[in-house]
Amino acid sequence: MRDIARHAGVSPMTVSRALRQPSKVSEEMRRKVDAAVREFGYLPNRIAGSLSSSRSNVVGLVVPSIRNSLYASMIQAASDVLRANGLHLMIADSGHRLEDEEALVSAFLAQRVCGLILHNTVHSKRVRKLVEASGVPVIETGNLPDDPLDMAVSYSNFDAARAMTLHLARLGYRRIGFVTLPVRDNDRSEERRRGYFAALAELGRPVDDTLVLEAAGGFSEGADALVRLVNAHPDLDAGFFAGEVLAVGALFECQRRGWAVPGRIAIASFDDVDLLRHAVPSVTTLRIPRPEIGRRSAELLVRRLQGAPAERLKVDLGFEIVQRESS
Amino acid sequence: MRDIARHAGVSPMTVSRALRQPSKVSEEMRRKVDAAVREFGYLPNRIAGSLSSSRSNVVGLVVPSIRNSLYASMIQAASDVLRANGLHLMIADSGHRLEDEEALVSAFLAQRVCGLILHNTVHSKRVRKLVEASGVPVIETGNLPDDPLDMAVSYSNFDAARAMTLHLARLGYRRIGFVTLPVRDNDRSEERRRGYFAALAELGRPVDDTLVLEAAGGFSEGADALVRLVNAHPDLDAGFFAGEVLAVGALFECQRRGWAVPGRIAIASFDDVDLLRHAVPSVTTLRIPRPEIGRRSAELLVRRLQGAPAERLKVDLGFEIVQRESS
DNA sequence: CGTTTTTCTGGTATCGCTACCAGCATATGA
DNA sequence: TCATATGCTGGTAGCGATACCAGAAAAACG
Repeated sequence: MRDIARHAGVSPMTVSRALRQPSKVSEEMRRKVDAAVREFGYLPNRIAGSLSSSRSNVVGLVVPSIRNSLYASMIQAASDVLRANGLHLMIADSGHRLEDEEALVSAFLAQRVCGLILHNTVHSKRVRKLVEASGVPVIETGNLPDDPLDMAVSYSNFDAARAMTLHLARLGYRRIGFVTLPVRDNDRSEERRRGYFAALAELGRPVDDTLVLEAAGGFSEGADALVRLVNAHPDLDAGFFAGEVLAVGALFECQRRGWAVPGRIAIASFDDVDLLRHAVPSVTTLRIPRPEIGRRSAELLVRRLQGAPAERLKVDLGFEIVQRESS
Repeated sequence: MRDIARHAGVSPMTVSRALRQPSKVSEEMRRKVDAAVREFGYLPNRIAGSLSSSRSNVVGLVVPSIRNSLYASMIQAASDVLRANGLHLMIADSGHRLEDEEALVSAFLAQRVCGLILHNTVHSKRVRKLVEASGVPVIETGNLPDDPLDMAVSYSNFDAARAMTLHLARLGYRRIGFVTLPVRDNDRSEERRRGYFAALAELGRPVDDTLVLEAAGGFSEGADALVRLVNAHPDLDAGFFAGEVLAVGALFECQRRGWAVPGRIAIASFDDVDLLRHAVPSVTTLRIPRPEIGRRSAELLVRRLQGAPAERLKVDLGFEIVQRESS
């Protein structure tokens, strides 16, 4: 920058201003600076800028798994909004492990991110302390926490699972099995299971633990779970899966076995991915507004960075039942 | 850090050393520093550290689309390796636009990343200049460029598409259609198409442009393309799709229309995602070593950052044909 | 035992930028 | 007309760490 200033015949301060707040600088200076910048291909050092102004333009994001396409659509939307506001995204995955989340949060804070998005609402004590001490705005997402760290943008896993179960009952299904994703350290899975049970209770149906199976997320796990459920309960007429991969795995298994869907058994899923819409038969599911969650999260962060007052808030973006051929 | 030093009764320098190279500091000092650090919950400011040492621990990654799960498995693998080496990942997507890539690369360089991974091998002139001027190690991936910027880790799209086409021919298919992804500004798609044509030429078959359709990546685009190909060529007995979503979309369309796969028409795809393995019928495809690409890219970067000499290199990680039920 | 080497610690000077204040010109008001 | 406001520009002093060098203390050596 020193060089640019010398070659433009102005002071370094003027260069800095010309680049960041062109309006504060006269037309002539701006021209001279721009010319010098172009001539030397100067790239301002944002590290120095951040240090000096103690303001960074990087947002940290922790998701349970980068591989999962559900997070991808949220990440994409958040990324777009942030980029439009001159911010960048640092992404890491916790592998669903609380201790990894802790390490990542502290690394991000050491990196002096200007905001955090955590796709998780259950945190270790140290995470809560670190975040609080840092004063950095934080978004939690993926579930609606009772006691948010700062801001939360999500939908209710409980409500969604409950609504789908009631929906299946309303369609006339009498024996509905539920396949959950692993619930350890995962309040989202736990809430979904609770929602399912709550619906059964409301319907006055017996709560039968053997109607629920836990499965890791994978096509064969879904297939396997369905088969086990049907074997245990020959009268099972609907399967509700907590993840779209499980559901499609089950659907494929039905095709292999020649079980009519929904004639022999109905299938319902969580999350509205393209695959479910195009599968044969198309699959009934819950539309979770992933992109909106990403967008809204980013917007709230941006607003806060622009000086909006810090206030704890929970934004519930809801969900929608998408009734399709499979039920 | 000043505070920590005061409270530990040592100089700031000693604190810095105790944290970064504990071996260079006496047992006693280390204990005092650690105690103070824990007491105050001190997090070193990496921004300041980076500025001072002109060394950062952030790697920039540009993919065409964050949403695409293919990139996700590569990102995950890269992220794991980098994290194990104390590096972080800053991710952005170019939306397949060269001008966006340019903006991102310059933003990353301004951020003083210590390395770059670009999932793309066609760059604007300014990108080449910026990267060269910065001296930052770069990995290009997604294709094997003729003239790599620095290091390239990939497979050959040309070879892969050619091999699959030959494979289908060897299985006895006489009229093989090809559905390509958009080729504009995308050398990967272009290479795949070239590979398909090269195979046909080798087989002594007429090169018929009407056997090739371009489709945006989506289930319905795949379905639509297949139908159009079959309508134009009633004798079409195999469809080779440049993307797994296209292939599955086509497969679903066959199910809807009652076309036996592979009896009426065979289907082959690019990339070995779980979906293709579990679909009914399972889909013949090309296994591209995405995780290996991510891992290897990260390893090369790390090695370079540890002082390995800069040398241009191209690593071809190959591919594999996975023959399944659909062909 | 003196001297050289090794190990450890602390001071000082940046790293490249921005905040903040001071100064000068020009515009605005009475 | 002078006084006050306004707009631009430049100087100085950090931001919070590390690099580098210089001592002091301890260890190793002949």
